[in-house]
Amino acid sequence: MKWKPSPSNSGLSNLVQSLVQNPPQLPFYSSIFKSLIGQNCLKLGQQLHAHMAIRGLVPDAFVAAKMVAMYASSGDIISAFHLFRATENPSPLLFNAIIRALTLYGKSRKTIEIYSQMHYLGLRGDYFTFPFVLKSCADLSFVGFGRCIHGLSLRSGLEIDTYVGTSLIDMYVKCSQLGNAQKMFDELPIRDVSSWNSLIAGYMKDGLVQYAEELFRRMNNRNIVSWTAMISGYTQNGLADKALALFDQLLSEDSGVRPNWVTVMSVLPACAHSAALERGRQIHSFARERGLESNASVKTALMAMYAKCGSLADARSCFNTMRPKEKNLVAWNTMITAYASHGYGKEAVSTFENMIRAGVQPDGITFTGLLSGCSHSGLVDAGLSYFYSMRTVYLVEPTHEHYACIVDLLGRAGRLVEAYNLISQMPMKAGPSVWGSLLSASRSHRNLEIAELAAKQLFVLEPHNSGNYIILSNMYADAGMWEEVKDLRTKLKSQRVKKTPGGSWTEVNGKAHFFLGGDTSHPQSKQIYSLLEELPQKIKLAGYVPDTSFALHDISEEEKEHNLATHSEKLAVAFGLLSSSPGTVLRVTKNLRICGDCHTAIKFISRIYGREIIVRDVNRFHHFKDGCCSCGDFW
DNA sequence: CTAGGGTTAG
Repeated sequence: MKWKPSPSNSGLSNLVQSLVQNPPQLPFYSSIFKSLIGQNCLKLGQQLHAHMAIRGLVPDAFVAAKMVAMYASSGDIISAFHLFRATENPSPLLFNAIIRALTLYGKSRKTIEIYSQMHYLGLRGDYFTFPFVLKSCADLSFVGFGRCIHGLSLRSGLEIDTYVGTSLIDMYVKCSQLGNAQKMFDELPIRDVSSWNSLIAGYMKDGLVQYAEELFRRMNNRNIVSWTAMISGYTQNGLADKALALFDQLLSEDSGVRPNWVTVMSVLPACAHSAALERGRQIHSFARERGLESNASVKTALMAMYAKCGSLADARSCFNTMRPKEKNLVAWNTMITAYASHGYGKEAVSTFENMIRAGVQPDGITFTGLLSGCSHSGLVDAGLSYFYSMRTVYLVEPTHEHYACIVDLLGRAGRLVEAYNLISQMPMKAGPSVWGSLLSASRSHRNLEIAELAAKQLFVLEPHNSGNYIILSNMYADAGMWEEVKDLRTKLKSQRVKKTPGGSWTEVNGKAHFFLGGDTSHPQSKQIYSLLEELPQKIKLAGYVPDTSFALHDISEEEKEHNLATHSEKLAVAFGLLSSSPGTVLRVTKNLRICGDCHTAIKFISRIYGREIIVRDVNRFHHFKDGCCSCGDFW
C-alpha cells in the first residue's frame, strides 16, 4: 500500500519527498550537529552520526568540528577525541574545537600536546586557541610554554586581544610571576573586569593584600567575581574579620551585585577561622533563602565551618542531607576530618569504611584525617593497620604528614622507641611536625632521653619556636637538673625566641570576646576575676590540685599558681559562664595548645556548673562534660 | 573563549 500524504502534514511530506529526491549531504548534517551543540542530546547525535556512516559519508574537518563540540558538550569527550583523531586534514577550526573540549574536561596535558601538533602542522593559533592553551599552561605551571605562547601572540598581534591578554595575566598569576602579570596588565590597551579580577587574585595569592585592595578600590565595574576574589583573598591571608566585613558590605551596598554560591563558599572559612558559629549560622540561613544551599560544594563548606566552630552535630546533619551521588572525595574527607578533630575516632573509621563501600577512591587527605582520628582516640592497632594498607590496598603513597600522624599515634600510646625507629626509617627527612610529636609524647610519658633527641633536632629545624625550649626546660626542672635548665635559658635568650602570646575567645550573641593571659581590659573584668577567685576554693573542694608543671620554672610556686589562674582560656570560660544562660553549651577557642592545668580546671568547672564546654585549641577539640573530656586526657 | 571556590597533622 502506498503512503498518501494528508493535507494537514503536506509540509512534512514535501520535506520527506525532497529528502528522498535529494539525499542529505554533509552541509545538512553539519547544520543539525551545530544545532545540537549544548543541547545535551547525545543519543540524537549518535544516531545522526550512525546515519551518516551507513550512508557512507565521512565527516570532513568542518563537520567534524561541529561533531566534536556536540560530543564534548554532551559529556562524551572520548567520542569527541576519537572523531578528531579519525579526521584527515584537520583544520584550525577542528583543532580549536578539540582544544576547547579538552580544556573543558581539565585535560591540560592533552591540550598542550594537541596544540603542539597543531603548531607542528604549521597551523597558527588564534584568539580562539590561545586562551585555552594558556589556561592549560596555568593549571600545569608550564610557565616556559606559556611564555612561548606569549611570544607567538605578540607576533600575530593577538596580545592586545582582551581575552588573550587576560589569559596571559592569569597564566603569569598562576605561575607565580606577578611582575609579568602586572606588566601584561599595564600593556593591555582594553582591559575588562576579568583582567582586573585576575590581577587582584594574583596579589591576594602572594599575600600582597594592600595591592589587591588598591586595585579593588580603583576599578569602576566590580562584578561578583571581584567581590568574591577579595573575600576569599582575605580569608586565605587569615584576615577573617575583613572577609566578613566585606561580605556585609556586599549585602548592604546597592550595587546590583548578588552573592552566588562561590561567594558563600569563600566567606564560610572566615567563620571557621574565627570560630564564629553564630555568623556561620546566619550565612547558612542566607544561603538557604537564596537557594544556594542545595549546591554540594556549599554543603561541604558548611560542614567544615560547623566542625571548626565546634558543632559536630551540625556538620553531621549537613552531611546527612547530601544525596549519595553528591558525596564526593572532598565531602567524605571533610566528614572524616571533622570526626577526627573532635576525637571521634571510631566514627572517623566507620565513615572511611562507608566511603570505600560507596566506591570513592581515598587520597592522602583522607588518610591524614583517618590516622589522626585513630590517634586522638587511641586506636593504635587500627591506625597502624590503615597506615600499612594505604599504599598496598588503596595505592596512596604515605607522605610526611602521614608519618607525623603515626609518630603521634605511637607516642600517645607510650611506644616512644618504636616511634623513634619509625622516624629513622622514613623515606624523607623528618620535619618539625614529626619531631614535635615525639617531643610532646616524651613529655607526657616522662622520657627525658628521647625528649633530648627530639629537642636537639627541633632546635635546628625551628630555632625560634619557644615551645620546644619550654618543654625540655620543664622536663629538666622536674628531674632536678638545674644546670641544664640554666643552659637552656641562656640558649633561649641568645636565639631571640619569639613567644606567641596565648589568647582565647568566645562568641556571645554573635560577638567575639578576646582575652590574653592576665588580661584586664575587658569591661566585665571585675566580675570575671571575682568568679575566677572563687573558683579555686570551689574546685579544690572537688579535689583539684593545680599542676604547676605547665608554667615556666623560673618563678615561685605562688606566682606560678597565679599565672595559671589567669590563663586566657580560664578567663574566656569564666566570661562565658557569666554571660550565657545556664544549660547552654560554652564554646571557647584558643590560639595555642590548651594548658594541662586549664584542662583539669575546666573538667571540674563542667561538673560544678553542669555545663558542656567545648574548647578548640590549635590541634583539636575538647568536649568537657560531667568532669570528663572527650580527649581522655590525652592530646 | 578569560577572572572568584569547599577537605590535611601537631
